[in-house]
Amino acid sequence: MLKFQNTLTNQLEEFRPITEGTVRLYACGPTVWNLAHVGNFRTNVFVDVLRRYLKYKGYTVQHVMNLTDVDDRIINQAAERKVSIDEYTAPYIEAFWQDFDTIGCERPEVAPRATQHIAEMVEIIDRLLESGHAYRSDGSIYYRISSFPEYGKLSKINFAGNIAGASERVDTDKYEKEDARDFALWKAPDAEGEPTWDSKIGAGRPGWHIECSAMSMKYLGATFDIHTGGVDLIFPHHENEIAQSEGATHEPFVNYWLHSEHLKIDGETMSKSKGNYYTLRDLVKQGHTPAAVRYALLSVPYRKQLNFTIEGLRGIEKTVAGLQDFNARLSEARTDAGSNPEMRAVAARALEEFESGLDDDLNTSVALAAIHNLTREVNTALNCEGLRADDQRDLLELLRRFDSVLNIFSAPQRGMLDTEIQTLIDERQEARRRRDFSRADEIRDQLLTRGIVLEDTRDGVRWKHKA
RNA sequence: GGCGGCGUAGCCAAGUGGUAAGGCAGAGGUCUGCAAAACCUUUAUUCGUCGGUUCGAUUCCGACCGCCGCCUCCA
Repeated sequence: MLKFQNTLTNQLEEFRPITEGTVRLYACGPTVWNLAHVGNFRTNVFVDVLRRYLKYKGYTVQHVMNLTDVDDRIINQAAERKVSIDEYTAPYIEAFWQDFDTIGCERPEVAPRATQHIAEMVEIIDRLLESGHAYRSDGSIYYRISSFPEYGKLSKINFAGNIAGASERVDTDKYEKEDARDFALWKAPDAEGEPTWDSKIGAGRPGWHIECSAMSMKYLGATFDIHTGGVDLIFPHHENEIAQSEGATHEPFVNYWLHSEHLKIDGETMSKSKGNYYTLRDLVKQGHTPAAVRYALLSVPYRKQLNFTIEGLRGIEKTVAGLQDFNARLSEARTDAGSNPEMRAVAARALEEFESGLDDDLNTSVALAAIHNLTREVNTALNCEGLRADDQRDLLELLRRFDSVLNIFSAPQRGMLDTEIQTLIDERQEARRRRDFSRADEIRDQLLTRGIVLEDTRDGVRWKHKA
């Protein structure tokens, strides 16, 4: 039974979708003004494991992830370079999807962009104006928080006592608002040359929060099942989404709010100024495999802070290589017909632990431990020929099922020409038959310098790239 | 000032009212022509500190120490 820790209630709740068999999922995506960093990909990998596990459980998943392409930074950068928003964001969008694929995430069913949903945003703002949840001031439109008593229910923010210590940061806004807490739904055009959209509510551009209300409800309906994002988005972004959406529809917006915790880098917050800011591309350039980065990001449950270190990543590189080797070893093993009841029990236990781990609010640590325990026991069986053909088939199928969720077993592409390697391996085997070990070692060393590691097994020689 | 999270072996870490998953690193061993891989054994009498509740706490409660985050656009 799948359970989630819901941010809204702070309770572990059994998951029940609105429509049986279908899950409607909205994920807050990136602002496309920059290369996404590993922290961003922690959230992406978390959502990927979530959507894959929902599919594993038999649900049809309708997954929407927005790309924020209206933002002060984007507008300023585009203006500075004298290009349109689309021209400015296109390379970042392209890079984002490349990275998204690289780290093994399945693309969402719909990836809407803010600039293409202005009309939907205007529609909601118009309704909020009519119902008194919004008001005009100086050509801008603001959300009237006093009109929504439930404001704060997600972030549990308490306005009564919290402004004092942060007062110097509050309300430097140049516009007139009724209340310092109110936030912009629609911003009046200010500097000349800034992009504006004409609409029935006037000329201007949308505030940040309205896009997610508009796009999520357009594709998923007024009420949908799951909304995800990083913890930093709880306030104000998601709080404001609730106010906007529920204010406009008078229906509950989201049933389950799931937020992933941030990363630490070497025990510290990641930031550009500290210089501990990695993009996925940085890490791949340094020689780390995307599978290892993915493993690192999902190795700790999503609601826990995760300390990301290069040294740790090196260790994980070996862990992942071990899993991939195991996968290869299992598929290549020669087995006799029949089955071994002990292996069946081992497989059943691994499946049980894997699922009960993930059912418990996606505890990926437990799921991984189940896989490690399985590989150890199966490796033992392979060492002493305790594995039969039926077990082999069933275990390979089990690994495929596990990997349909975690996606860490598939080995990277092999670079060097296989035939070239195979020729050298054959020559070395011939030398070994002649007991010409110096020649055999020479070939092994030669391959090693080219990054190829050999393993002599009972069934022949296996090779792989050096980790 | 308000809200929240964390502190478990050398490192990364899961977890639970009943006596500590998993990974990396280390040591010894089996196997091997030698390796590699795999496997076995070993590495926390103990879970930040001090109290309390309990037959029993790492797990619940309180205090304290240390670290981290959010409080207007940062995943």
